[in-house]
Amino acid sequence: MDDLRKIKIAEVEELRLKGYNPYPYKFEKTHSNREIKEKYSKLENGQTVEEDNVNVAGRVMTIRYHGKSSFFVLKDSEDRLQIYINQNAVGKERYELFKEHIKIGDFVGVKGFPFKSKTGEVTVFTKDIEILSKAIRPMPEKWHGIKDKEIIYKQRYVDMIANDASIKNFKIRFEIIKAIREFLWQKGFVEVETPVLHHLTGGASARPFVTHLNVYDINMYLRIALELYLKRYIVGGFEKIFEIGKCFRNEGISYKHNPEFTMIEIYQAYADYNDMMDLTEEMISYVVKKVLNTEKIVYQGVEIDFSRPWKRIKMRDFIAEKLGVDILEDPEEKLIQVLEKYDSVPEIKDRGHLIEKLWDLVEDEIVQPTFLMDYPVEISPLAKRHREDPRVTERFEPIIFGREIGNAFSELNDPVDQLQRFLKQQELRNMGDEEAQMLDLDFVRALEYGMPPTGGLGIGIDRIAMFLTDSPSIRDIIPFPTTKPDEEVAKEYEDILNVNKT
RNA sequence: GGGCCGUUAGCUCAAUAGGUAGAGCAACUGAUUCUUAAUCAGUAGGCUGCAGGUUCGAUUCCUGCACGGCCCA
Repeated sequence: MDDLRKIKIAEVEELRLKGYNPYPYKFEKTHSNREIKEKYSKLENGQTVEEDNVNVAGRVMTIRYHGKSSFFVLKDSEDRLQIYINQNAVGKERYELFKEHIKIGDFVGVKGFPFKSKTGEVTVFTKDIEILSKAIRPMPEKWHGIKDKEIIYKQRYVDMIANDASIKNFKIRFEIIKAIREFLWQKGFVEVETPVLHHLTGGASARPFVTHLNVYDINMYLRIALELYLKRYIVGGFEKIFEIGKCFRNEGISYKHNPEFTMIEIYQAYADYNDMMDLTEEMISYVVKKVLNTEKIVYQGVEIDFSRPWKRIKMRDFIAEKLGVDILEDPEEKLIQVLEKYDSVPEIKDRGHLIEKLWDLVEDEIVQPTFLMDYPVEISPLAKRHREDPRVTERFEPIIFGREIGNAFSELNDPVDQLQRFLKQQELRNMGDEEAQMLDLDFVRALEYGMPPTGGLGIGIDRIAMFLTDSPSIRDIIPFPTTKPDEEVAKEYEDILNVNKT
């Protein structure tokens, strides 16, 4: 155990002996820091409002001592507020308490009245002060904050204490989710829930996490997508539904990928993928405007304009334009030739995988919000065949800054075709493609009871949050990203753990 | 999985053609009743990520490992 902690723990005991509770139960907070700042912003410099009693509370961030008077700064969930305290006003006993035992990092409650300092800062004049919680760890550096990524990700609470920008990013994230809910509720969608534990995974191409259900002694998977259960709702009679929830993919971690991430999926009966394109651009531009009060953002130095309408282009046309190859008509040998030039021939060389690789070569060239339409049937096992060309499906992905932010189709509701598609996926699995989808016979059976024509849409919430916060890494907008376990923390408590053993 | 970079005080960072580690903030002791990165004087704080190697001597050079970051698959 480290010395500073020992001293602080001793101080906590000392406070108790002196009759103060270092961890009291409650404080009657009447105003947030922001409310104080807004309400009293128009005071003249030096003007006081002694008749207004305000109770504020928060964490002490800095203290500026001046002998028998001091200024300090309280941080609450919204803002920072300056507090003034002097011995004449609070009495010697309270001022001694402040000077000796209220330190940076502690939570305090202040009762007083507002005034504006000579230099023009809205400040609360302390009439009474109490400790609300003693911190026994040193706070990070007050000016530079925390820069060590390991601390930032593994001890996010420290990052949030020190770096106001992190809190701001998380607030934007949660406002995005709130705006999506608002939008969909206004449109008459019902928010539903589906299981996280699945007997089979489906709805996406990804490796799942495996877990064990003791009571049935069976392995189960954490969901990789919401899709197949949401469609069961549509079979059952729901017409407009959505779910926002965590999905889990047991794959690499990168600036774009976290093993658990947040998806929204939306299903609308009697709609097709054209309707879903309209819904997507309407919803996303609504959210961007609601959260940032503009439709144009700058992401990593590039301006992105979310205003409607978004561009709509066919995958076949786009790849033909960029690579001079027709993904539907040209023989597979020609596709391979092109891929060889870029040294990215896939292991499994069927047309679907070849096309996917070709697309990977050019996706960076789409920057502004664009719907890339009509994916080949081989790589779209849950999408309905195109009404004009059965080699492709009525599927699109919204692309922004070269990244897929979602996936949508006219949902496949022909149970016989669906079973065939699943069997194709089985073949791929047998060929070693661990990401191919599992055969979900109960889902086929559900479709056999009849699912109305349906448009479906999934969007990665994390990716949207990255754009709206200008974050280069997904870890910057996931409050507690997946990390390796923190071995250091056990070392910090080694003494105590060893003492308890003996 | 491969390549490159990093790891020094609680935090943010210095340093050395190999010669026993410094600053600011935080902490501690004083001074200071309108400051705001307050100021001034002083004190304390380090197995330089871990384990080996080379050397009279390693924080510095070499190897391996751990953790992190960036790029690639």
